[in-house]
Amino acid sequence: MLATSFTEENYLKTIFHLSTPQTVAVNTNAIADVLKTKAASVTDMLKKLAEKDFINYVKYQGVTLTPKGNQTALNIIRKHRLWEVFLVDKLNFKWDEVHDLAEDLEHINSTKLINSLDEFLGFPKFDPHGDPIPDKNGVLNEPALLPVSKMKINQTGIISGVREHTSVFLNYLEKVGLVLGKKILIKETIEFDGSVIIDIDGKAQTISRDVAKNLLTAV
Amino acid sequence: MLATSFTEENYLKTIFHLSTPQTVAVNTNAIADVLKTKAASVTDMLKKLAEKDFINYVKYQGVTLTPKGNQTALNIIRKHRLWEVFLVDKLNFKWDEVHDLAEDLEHINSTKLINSLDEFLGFPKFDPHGDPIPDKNGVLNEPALLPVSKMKINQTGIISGVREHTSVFLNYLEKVGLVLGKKILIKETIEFDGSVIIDIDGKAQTISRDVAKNLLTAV
DNA sequence: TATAATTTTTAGATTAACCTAAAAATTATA
DNA sequence: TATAATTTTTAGGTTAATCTAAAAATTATA
Ligand SMILES: [Mn+2]
Ligand SMILES: [Mn+2]
Ligand SMILES: [Mn+2]
Ligand SMILES: [Mn+2]
Repeated sequence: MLATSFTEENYLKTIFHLSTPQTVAVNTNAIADVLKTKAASVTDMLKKLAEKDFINYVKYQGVTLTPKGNQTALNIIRKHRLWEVFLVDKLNFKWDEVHDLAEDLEHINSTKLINSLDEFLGFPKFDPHGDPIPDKNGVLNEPALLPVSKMKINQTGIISGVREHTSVFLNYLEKVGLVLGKKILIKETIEFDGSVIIDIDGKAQTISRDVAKNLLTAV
Repeated sequence: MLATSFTEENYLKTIFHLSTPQTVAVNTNAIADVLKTKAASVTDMLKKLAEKDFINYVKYQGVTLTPKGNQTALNIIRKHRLWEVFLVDKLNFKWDEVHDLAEDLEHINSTKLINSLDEFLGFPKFDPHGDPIPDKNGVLNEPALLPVSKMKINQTGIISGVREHTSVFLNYLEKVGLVLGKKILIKETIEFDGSVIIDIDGKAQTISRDVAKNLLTAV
């Protein structure tokens, strides 16, 4: 009952990530998309997870996590993010190289290991992508960040997170100097294509709507 | 073809550990014993591993590793031992607490990760139990160690390894001060039960035949 | 609001890794 | 060296996680 397989853990994490305060319930197809599996397979797993009291599942109505499911998901996310910090801070990985490895490492189950790692890393509050790290009690402080696409002309902000973790996106950000902690100023937004001209390190830089939507700032 | 499952890796590692220079071939039952599975299951897997060219398998005659199987096993062992060093040196685990966790961590597959970890740890040559760590090319230097049970009266030696990795054994060794690096002298061997009286830190200590057989020294 | 489109579930298979029981081969022993 | 004991393999099933195709339910639209 308490044991969760690698696969079950990935489902719970995915349901967590697809749940937002606005979301009523997470859809079967959305889960299938993320996990690159088929809707029929998802339905099978949802029945199993509901049986084990990890999710609330009503046929055709989507799912929500139970408190137990939520805690389990938070624990996996804690492990994922702490391993990412380890890889970047201690093993000198780049921020675009750690996600896939953390997808595997997050399934290593040892409370002692993860709490020791947390201490070894100095109890970091954020991972290399600016995502907050749940503490050992599963408490997560999600800072209120604003996508660049929602910022106003002349508003300044500190780059503090990303919504995309792909290597190709993170590499691009690094190339144009849009790294965590950098201060930016909104100069102009182009209505035609949603691109944004920002001021970074005193010089103008145009970013596409796609980039602006996936780049988060603390304002 | 190149992908090896968690299970296949455990079989290859087990076959490696059961192979000694003297061994002609490893038996089905021996593998089943170590992996706590049934002989029929082992036979199934042996066919699969032979098909993938990891082992030489002749029905009823046991198995040997092919060069490819040997390299794969050495790589898993390299990972296992490096993770053990990490846990002890960096996360302050005791030497009796690391084996089971390393059994999981050894299946994380990333050459970059393991080589970075190796460097981070200062390219250790031995794990916390005195076992040698294969280098990145799979080269393993097995030092010639002597079990205490084979030492002669008045012979001295440095505790350098163990043949048993169970927590209960390692804890006992620690309790009586038989830790890696310690110098011992053989005072007397008791023919009746094979126990051995040794000199350690200037005082006499009796150890059983079982302990003497599982404790290795460099002489 | 009836029909069409979409989403979700069910039915029925497949695969990897395991199992028990029985058959076959090997090894030990009288 | 024939028979007994042991080891190993085969035969036939199970379970978790997946799949495709078809049926059922929900949602969108005319
Ligand atoms: Mn990640
Ligand atoms: Mn991250
Ligand atoms: Mn070990
Ligand atoms: Mn070891």
